[in-house]
Amino acid sequence: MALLDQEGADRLTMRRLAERLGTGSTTLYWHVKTKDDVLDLALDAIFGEVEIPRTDGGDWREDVTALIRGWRAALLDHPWSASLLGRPLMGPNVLARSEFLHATLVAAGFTDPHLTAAAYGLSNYVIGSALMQATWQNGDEEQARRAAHDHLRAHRDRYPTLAAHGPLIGNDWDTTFTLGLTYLLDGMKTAER
Amino acid sequence: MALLDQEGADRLTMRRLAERLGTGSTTLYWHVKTKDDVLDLALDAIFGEVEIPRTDGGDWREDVTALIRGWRAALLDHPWSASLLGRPLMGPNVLARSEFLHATLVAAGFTDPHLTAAAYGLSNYVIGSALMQATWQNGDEEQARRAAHDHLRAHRDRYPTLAAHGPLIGNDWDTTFTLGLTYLLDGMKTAER
DNA sequence: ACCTGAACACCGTTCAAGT
DNA sequence: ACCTGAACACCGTTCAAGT
Repeated sequence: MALLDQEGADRLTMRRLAERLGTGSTTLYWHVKTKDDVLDLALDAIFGEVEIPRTDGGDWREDVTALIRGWRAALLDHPWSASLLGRPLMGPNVLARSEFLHATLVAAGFTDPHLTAAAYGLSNYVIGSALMQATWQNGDEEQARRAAHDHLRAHRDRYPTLAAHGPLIGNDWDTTFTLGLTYLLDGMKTAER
Repeated sequence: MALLDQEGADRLTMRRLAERLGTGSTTLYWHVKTKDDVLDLALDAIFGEVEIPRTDGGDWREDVTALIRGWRAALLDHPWSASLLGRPLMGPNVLARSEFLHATLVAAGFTDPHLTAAAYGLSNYVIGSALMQATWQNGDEEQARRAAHDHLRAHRDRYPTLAAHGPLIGNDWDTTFTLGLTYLLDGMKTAER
């Protein structure tokens, strides 16, 4: 995790990881099967940082919101996670939080197909959002953002709306995320039992 | 694209690509700056397959739905795209469709911050959904899905809700996606001018 | 039970040299 | 303007051998 946080996913190498641990790279293969296993472990560790709301049997919407916000915060705290989200999330930490999400929705009266749609909708939204923000917000991408900005302005004839109201320009990621989550939850209300 | 479609992102190599084109790998660097450029070009090409709705000035919701569905279909047609979505999408095809999305929302009366939130919300949702589905649905992941299924059943004490109603089990991806999109659009109605 | 070194089969990319 | 070959600095992973 330290290596990933400091240098990003590209620079995580079995050799570099081993060096940081004071061994040879081949030693790692006694403890781990492949590099993918290392990435799966690191990714699941992120979700361990997400606090599971202590539900007082109260508002399901409040509980779900807290979980999803924590989920997002954890992903953004470790931006390298964005490039790894395209793999099955099956670690104990992910599953525990996924269980909470499903249980909360069930308790709120959701039944299939709305149960599945709500759970997936929330997960997909938070993953997509974290992916998008991590892509554009992070350090080395500062220049990419500026270049994108300039590119839109330069071709404002082709992309008038994007150049004018376009994203990336004065985007407040937090309120954008919150509003989108509100839409989703408002829309789900209809499906609530 | 042919190479990616047939063998996936992992197996796209400058050497293998060159072989397919009947040249040496180093020749490619005359036409392209880095491998990342190749991936960016391939990814943008996907979006070129998405038809931009011919808006008759009618229902914005209908137009947006058509675009997002096309977006999703294109991504799922090329599942290797899932692992590449964590990079800036700035090709002409993406931008043209993004411009349409924003313009449609503006015409519908959306203003900031709702305009940005709606556009991002829709994009993030479709990207997250395609990522999730491609992760679980695809060929070689058949066994991963079965293993995940078995794992949940085996630990049904820890994950009772997931084991019972859990995803991956009898999930109809299309209706799950459609329902989630409905929630989002319903929720956005409030923000409409 | 755990660690090591040598080795294999690859990578992306550069660069001088060719036509 | 475009292509080639040799070369550099890496990769993930295996496996016999050590302690």
